[in-house]
Amino acid sequence: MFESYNKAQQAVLRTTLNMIIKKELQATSMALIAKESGVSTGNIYHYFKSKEEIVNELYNAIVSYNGSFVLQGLSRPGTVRDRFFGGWEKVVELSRLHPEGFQFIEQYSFSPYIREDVKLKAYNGGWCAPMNALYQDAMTQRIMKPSDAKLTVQMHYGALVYMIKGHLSGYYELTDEGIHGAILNCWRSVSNE
Amino acid sequence: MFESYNKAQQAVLRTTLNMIIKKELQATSMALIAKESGVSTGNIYHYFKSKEEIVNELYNAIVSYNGSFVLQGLSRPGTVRDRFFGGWEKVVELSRLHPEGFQFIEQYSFSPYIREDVKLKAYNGGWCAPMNALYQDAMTQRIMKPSDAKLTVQMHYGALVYMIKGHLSGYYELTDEGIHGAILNCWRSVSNE
Amino acid sequence: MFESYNKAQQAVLRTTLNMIIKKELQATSMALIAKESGVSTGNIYHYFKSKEEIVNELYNAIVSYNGSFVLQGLSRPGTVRDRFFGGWEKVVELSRLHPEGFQFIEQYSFSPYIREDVKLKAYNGGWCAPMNALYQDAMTQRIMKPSDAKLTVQMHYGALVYMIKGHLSGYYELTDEGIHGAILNCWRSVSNE
Amino acid sequence: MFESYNKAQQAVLRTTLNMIIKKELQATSMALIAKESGVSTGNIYHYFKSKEEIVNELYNAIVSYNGSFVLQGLSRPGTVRDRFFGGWEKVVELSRLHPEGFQFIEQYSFSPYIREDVKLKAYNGGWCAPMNALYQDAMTQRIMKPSDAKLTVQMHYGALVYMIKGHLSGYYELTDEGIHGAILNCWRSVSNE
DNA sequence: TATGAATGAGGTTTCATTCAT
DNA sequence: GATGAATGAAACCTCATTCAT
Repeated sequence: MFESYNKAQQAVLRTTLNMIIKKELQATSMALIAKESGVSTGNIYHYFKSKEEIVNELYNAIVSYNGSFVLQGLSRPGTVRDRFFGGWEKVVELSRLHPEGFQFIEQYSFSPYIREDVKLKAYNGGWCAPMNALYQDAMTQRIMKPSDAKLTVQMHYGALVYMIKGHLSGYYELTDEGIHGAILNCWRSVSNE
Repeated sequence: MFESYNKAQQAVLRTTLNMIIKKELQATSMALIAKESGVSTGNIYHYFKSKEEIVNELYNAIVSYNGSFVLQGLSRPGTVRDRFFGGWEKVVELSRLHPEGFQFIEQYSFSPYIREDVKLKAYNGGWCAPMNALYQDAMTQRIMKPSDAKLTVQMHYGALVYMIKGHLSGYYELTDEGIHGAILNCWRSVSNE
Repeated sequence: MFESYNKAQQAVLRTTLNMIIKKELQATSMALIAKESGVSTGNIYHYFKSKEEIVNELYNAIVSYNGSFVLQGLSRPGTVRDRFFGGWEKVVELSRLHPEGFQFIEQYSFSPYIREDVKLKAYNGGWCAPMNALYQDAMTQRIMKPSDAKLTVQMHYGALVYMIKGHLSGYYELTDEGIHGAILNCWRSVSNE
Repeated sequence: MFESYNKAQQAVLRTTLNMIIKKELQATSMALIAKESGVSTGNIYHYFKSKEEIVNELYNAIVSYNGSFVLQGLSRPGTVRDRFFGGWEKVVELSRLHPEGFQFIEQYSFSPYIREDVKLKAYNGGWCAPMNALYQDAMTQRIMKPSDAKLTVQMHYGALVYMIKGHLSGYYELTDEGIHGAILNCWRSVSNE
């Protein structure tokens, strides 16, 4: 997830992510990050300007990782429908492979702690833009019913996110068929098939 | 929103809510709350055991307020479909009347800062349980297709929440028809009509 | 020296002054000031915005105290010569009564650590302006030889300051006659007598 | 000013001098010195034992440079009066050619940060001792009125220093005649002419 | 020589909370 | 009830110095 960073940076980012998810930002002190990551405070500040920058960099790194991950599904060869399923399946897969990253993005994408420029870069560098493009194309080609593409993507994402959140909160179990059914539902609600 | 509290408590809760949304919990110190609310720190501690309790009480108060608000829609006389629309319309209306409350619940419903007992009480005291019951009944009566009621509610809520989040983030405008269309989509995806 | 401040502020200012003189600003940490003054760090920050403000306030307080002290001599009844001697005698007396204050002003009047606005206020609120006025008047009345008043005051002050510095450094002893002779020398170098 | 040092040492000393004058010792970190001077921290420690040693070496170098500079005036052929003028003129010239060096010595000659042995060496290696000797000789030869030679030198220096400080602070302009007049005043106040 | 990553003690400051009034 | 001065642990961050390369 943090391959482009050096060892110390990776340790810091990984540790910070885990601590924020487990204990919340407030309880995630620099002293603890240093201790858990094995990187001294001084050296942390050699690589990151401030605590805020660690968190923003974390956000950036995860969004970027998620972006390429989902893009694999979105660029799958085949029909629009195939790419649609490819994309959303990867989104759900992400939440199972990297639940901390998933939760982190959920918690901080609306937080004032993440700088606006980082959010903007995330929007463009993540999978959001390609997914929007897929919907827009499908609507132009009349494969999907005409509608606001961004709004529709947003709603489909919301439905899947809350499906996962409910699962992570222990409200119910999730099966592969359940997941497939959920994505299928999304497809049916917009496709002209 | 905080009618059941006295003046000082109301001022504290209202101030805390606004500050958390605008500046984030970390930057919301007791000294600032005291200054902004006009209630001295000493007196705040007369009414609240700790900072954590303020935030938990806030969560509790908002969930409870939201609960009765949405319940008005859910208990509307008429068919299951009427109550379905009544409920979700109120949910969306809430986000427009009280966006800070909406954002606060969104940000903190998965945060470890809110105690489990408060979350549990919220689940039962809010609109979640009645909404789940509506879906369950509808499925039993074959008005809705059989499925996991909780999961379905969760997904419909997610779809609407992200519709609103996208709007609040400035991705698109929201019209009354758009909102109605979104709820209608939810209905169609589950109803046997 | 710090009568206009409350007890805690007085303790902090007094402690800071002594520590800076004895150990130098770098070695004067807030923790040490707190410990020596008996005022907790938290409370120090209740009364002073920052460490820098303590030092600037200290500068301000001493200059102001010195100002009224020297003014007593400068406003002595009698001739211009009497007031001349009255003023400079008080300046020297200050350095013996409050050597720390004297040294502090010497060390910091040219330091970038003291803000420009504080220095400006000090110039106007201290004894410098009245002394300049005395010289200017004396020159206008032909009691002193015509010259740049400010420059002449500055040089007389320098001569006395270095006389004292040499003494404090242990180069020589200072007697009352020695001091009187030094001031007399200043007087003779400018007077028309 | 630092000819006897190698390139790296010169860069460090020069940078340190400028930074201390502009920003004050506290704000002059080794990291900044390294960055500004283009010498890495590791290499700085190759040439200097510690930060304290840099500053003490700086003090030493400037005093030594100033010493030879003023000595040129003091050893001028001619009468005692010629050497008197020669010496003080060089002192004033120094403050115009190297104002940072001048300010540095002023600020640190009474600071506990400079070690006593360095100050002692400075006293002997600088121009102070020769100037004292000139005064002492002149008094013995009855060219000057009898008095404490060290005290008199100290006061003359103080008068000139404050003349310059007032100028550097922007209180007034300094002309060549003004400077000459000031030194002449010093001469008249002690000579038997 | 020369570099700059790494260290960690210690610096300044904040902040939840208490307590005398 | 109400105030806000007082506390001190702990937060974030800096910095002189070391050390592997």
